[in-house]
Amino acid sequence: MKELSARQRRIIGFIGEFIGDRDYPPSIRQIQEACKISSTSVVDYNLRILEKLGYIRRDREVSRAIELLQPGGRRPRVATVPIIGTIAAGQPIPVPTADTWQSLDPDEMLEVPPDMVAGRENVYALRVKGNSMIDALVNDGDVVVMESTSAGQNGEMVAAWLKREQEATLKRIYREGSTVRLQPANETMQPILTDADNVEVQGRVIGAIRELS
Amino acid sequence: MKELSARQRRIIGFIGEFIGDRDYPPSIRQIQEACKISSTSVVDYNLRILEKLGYIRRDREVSRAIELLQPGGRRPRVATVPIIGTIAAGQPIPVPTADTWQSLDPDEMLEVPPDMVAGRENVYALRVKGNSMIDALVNDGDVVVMESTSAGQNGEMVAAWLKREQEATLKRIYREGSTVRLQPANETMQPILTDADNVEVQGRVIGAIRELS
DNA sequence: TTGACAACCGAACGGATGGTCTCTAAACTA
DNA sequence: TAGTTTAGAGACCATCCGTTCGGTTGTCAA
Repeated sequence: MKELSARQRRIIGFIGEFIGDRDYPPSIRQIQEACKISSTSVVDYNLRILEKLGYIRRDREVSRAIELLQPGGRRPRVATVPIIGTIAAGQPIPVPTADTWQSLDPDEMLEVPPDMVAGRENVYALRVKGNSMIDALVNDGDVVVMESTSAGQNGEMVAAWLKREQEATLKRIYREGSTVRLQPANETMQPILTDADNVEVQGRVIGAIRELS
Repeated sequence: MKELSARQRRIIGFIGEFIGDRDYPPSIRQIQEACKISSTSVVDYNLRILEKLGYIRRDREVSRAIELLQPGGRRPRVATVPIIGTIAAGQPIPVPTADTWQSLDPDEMLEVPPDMVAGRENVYALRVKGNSMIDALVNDGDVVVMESTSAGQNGEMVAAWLKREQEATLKRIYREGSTVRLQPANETMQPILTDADNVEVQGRVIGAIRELS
């Protein structure tokens, strides 16, 4: 695949910026002016190249008919996930119900990178309280994104409830016969070994997001 | 608030459908044809009403300059930041240039929660390599979102380059006279004390995102 | 009956816009 | 060295497109 010239990168950048700003694509002459090109024919020339390379799609003879494509094919969709509660060490992990699912108070919604959600369903988020989960590399105020499941494959990061200890924790899970090994993300720290009956998997962790002021 | 006429509802529906399909707004004549209106002036007449009622926004004298507004006011905005490189312990931290800024290879773009970016400019992202930054609660494969700055207020999490040690690190920064204290996010770990000349702040960390398979 | 008004229609104006043609100049190639 | 390709410049044109203007129809109240 050929490289893009500086001018072509500039054009794509401007189109994206323009659409982001005004919600409709720029005309050829607006591109010309913004990118300091002296002629519309040069813009047309470069747009043809960009179209051939799959960066944009054009409808001929139609004004402003420039569509910005993600060469991967995917349109940048927003994935919005509800934050249905908090997760803390000594507190049961909230599981999503039809009820919590419906309450979409916009303050409690979180937009996450779309590929984090991918094709999954039943994705929700929990805000982390306290710093008891520092061995999972999440701290007070972070948000963990979860997929609802009670299974949990070996090696996956899960939210688990330890019945005897009455404690919630985020660990990688490994089933070893009748016992379960819960391995912290920070590999310098020690795993927990307990029997399978004591562990209730409440969901699979598919991501974490930290926002600093 | 007045009710919309059937024709106006039809127009709005068509505009939405058109944009969803082609990613740019229709012209007045396309609306006319699709909604079986006999004159462009009628379309203009109705668009003016829709604009006054706040359903759309138009730029005058510009073709296809129709922006569909969500009557609620909130637009589900996506904030997209470029991943311009990697950050690792023994490797200089990439700083954004006009060049890296323009190259928006979509494979290297990341969508983040919009309020993370807020009003900031010059926001970029770095992929973390290696597990040397575990004391900042970020691990191999995580992505840190940065704001370009060379200042860094007391208490802020920054990406710093230690000149003597030739080492990159993520820490909270505290200036104490002529020395600088770099405090790990994990408060159980020890801070680094060094003199101010040895520290080069490369950017402010405004967020971190972890995606697990 | 009259007037006001909203909705609509048809045509035309003029600027905006995309496409194309010709010409240059530099880089590359045989 | 001559031919080819790539990138760009400037001018021109047919069409696209938003706007405007004059006119029509239907409704409703005075």
